[in-house]
Amino acid sequence: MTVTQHAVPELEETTDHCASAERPHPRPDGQDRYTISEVAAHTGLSVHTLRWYERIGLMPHIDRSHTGQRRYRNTDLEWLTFVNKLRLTGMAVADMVRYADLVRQGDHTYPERRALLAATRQGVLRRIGELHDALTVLDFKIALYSDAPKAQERH
Amino acid sequence: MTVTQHAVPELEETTDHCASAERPHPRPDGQDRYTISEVAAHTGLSVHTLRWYERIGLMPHIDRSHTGQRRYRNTDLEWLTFVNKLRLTGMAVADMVRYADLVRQGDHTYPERRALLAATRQGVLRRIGELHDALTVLDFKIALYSDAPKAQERH
DNA sequence: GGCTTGCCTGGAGTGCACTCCAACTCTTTA
DNA sequence: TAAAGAGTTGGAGTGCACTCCAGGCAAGCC
Repeated sequence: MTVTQHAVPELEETTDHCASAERPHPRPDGQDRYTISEVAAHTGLSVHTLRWYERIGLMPHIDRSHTGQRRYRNTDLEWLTFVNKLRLTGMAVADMVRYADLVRQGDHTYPERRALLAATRQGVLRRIGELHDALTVLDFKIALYSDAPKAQERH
Repeated sequence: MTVTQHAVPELEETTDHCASAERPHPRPDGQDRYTISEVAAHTGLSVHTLRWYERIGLMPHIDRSHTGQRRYRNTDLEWLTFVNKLRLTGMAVADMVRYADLVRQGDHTYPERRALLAATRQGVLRRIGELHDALTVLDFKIALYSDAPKAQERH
């Protein structure tokens, strides 16, 4: 449960200027120039986190508008979706940066990328095992508390 | 932490220096007076963490030797084993402290303990789902890197 | 022109879960 | 008797992954 949370997706500006940016969902290639807050709404990451990801090298180069504002593309959205999956696996951010580096370096890094993902996969399997294990204990305890509310036991 | 030691001079010295501290495994009740480093070896937690757990109220009262050193019992080992399981579920330490509190308060807290564990259980199930999800993506990517080492794709 | 909104930056701050430190006591071994 | 080794404490430090802040810029609206 330590996966962090952030804000609610809530409906932001249903009040005034309704015809404005009310679309966290992808647009077809060619019209895909999302502001940072659109991307935040779409990915569930905060704008802080998006900028931080860029700073630490977890993002490819992001286009800018003529005033210097970020304009994300569909490929950036896809990358972030994948990053989110990696995050869910519990992969350390440093490892994700390493992976992003490998992607930047080109196709000859396929084996190393594959190895990185395979190691992550192993970790996920181990974690699932641990969780199943913990689940058994939880079920046992819960049954104790449910079935014998007056029984004598310790914790 | 001003509880200090009282009573319980008992037979502690029988287990102190007889066998060198090379026994991370439980002994029968009655001879169960483990030093902190024995408990660390048994549980996989560091001695720092064991003392910290005590400070924050995650442990019941731990007996002391006549010189003020901790002497853990089998029940303490069992509790730590359970705590480790809760840790594996991803439960926050603050919640574990809350649970420990409920245990201290007595049997009338059964319903709340049960609720806490049930919520944790839900979290574990959700987490397992996420991990399975991530596994699918990982397998897809790994297959890409394995089967088509020269294929044209992005990340 | 003034106000609001959204975005920009580098750097500082936060919360969690440890992890370590200095200075001490006590016991055992050389 | 001296040194080593394991334990004690309160408090400070660490690493991670964000999260926020101050100060500023650009655009839209009344």
